[in-house]
Amino acid sequence: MAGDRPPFDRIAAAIRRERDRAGMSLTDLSKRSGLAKSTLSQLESGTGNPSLETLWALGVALGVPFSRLVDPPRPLVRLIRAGEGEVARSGQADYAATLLASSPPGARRDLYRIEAQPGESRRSEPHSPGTVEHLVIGAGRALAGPVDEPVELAPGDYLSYPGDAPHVFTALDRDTSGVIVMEHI
Amino acid sequence: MAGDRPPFDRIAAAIRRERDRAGMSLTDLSKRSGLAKSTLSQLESGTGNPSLETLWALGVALGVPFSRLVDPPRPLVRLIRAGEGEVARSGQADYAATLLASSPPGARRDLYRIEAQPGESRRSEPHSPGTVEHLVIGAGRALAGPVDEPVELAPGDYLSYPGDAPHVFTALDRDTSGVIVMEHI
DNA sequence: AACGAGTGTTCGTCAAATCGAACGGAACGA
DNA sequence: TCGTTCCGTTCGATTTGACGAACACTCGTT
Repeated sequence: MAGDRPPFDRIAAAIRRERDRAGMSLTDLSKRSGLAKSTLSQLESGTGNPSLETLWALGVALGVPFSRLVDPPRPLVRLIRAGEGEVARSGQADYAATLLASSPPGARRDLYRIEAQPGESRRSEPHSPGTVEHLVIGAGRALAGPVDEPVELAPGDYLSYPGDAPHVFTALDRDTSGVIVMEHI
Repeated sequence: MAGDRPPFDRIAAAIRRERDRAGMSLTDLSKRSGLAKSTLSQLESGTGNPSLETLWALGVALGVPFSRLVDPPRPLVRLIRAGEGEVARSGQADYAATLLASSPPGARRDLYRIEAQPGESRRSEPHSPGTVEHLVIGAGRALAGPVDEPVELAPGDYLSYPGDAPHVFTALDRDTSGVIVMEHI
């Protein structure tokens, strides 16, 4: 699952990093956030177990969304050519999904490229609760969405739907392709 | 910016929601998380200001990534047809970006469809720190990425790069299209 | 050197978050 | 009806996070 001990060190580093970036001193940040200088010092040293109120005040003062302080950092430029990447073929239908970007542990969002041919539907059972899928059609046409109310999509169309309920993807044209963003929340 | 007071109520609701979903009683959750039943009761009633350690233990016990407890919930099925949606045209180049999915307040990830014609480059100044862009080409070819090391992309290619540094998008073919996921972290 | 203004750290005090046990109710069987 | 067992809440005791003043330190300036 997710790491099972609070990421004190990571938070410590994040605070210092963001504070440096903003060019603030502990005194500045103290005034701006309303927190005691001593508290900040302790947090940056990895000592301490901040309350939600404290963490939130920090996020506001540093001008970063709260989760930026607790979530892990990430890599940089990455390129996957059209043929490359891990491909998951469907037994059910002529359907290939390539994982392009998967969230690091403490996941968030996976990005898939899909290539499909007309024929059987590709039916997906629910993913973990809270998942939302975003689909953009690049070429061809497809019938996609929740099993009980799928939508016909043409190139350029965008559809989002709950990923934690059964849903389908059916290509209507040859070489139908698109992008799916799977949002794990 | 982001709301400037900690979302106690939202957390309270989230805890109860997740606990219900898992079919656990306060007693169960107490044992599993190592937190006192009383503490949980207070948190679910919106009273209290949990420490990071407490929140983290909750996330682990409930089996949800930490941020799921503090971040706002989200909508359901949404469809934007090829012609629809807010379009931001670039003055610099023949370039149109359509916002498909924007994160609710406390943002995370925006999804754009892009349509571009060859000509001037579309150069983007850095977005907020921590932003990462993911680009998938649907049709045509493009030269994109960080200004100092752009990459030539063909249909199906995927590229991710820091959005908080200057970057470019230049269409090489007519009617080049693709999808950009902008990840705000 | 002696000063002032800045840095980040250390320490005693107080408020408050957490704990654990006791509590009142609801559901079910003997 | 009583006993059992679960539920979630309340309350006093204890731990501990946040505060703020005092601290040691580094720079420039006089």
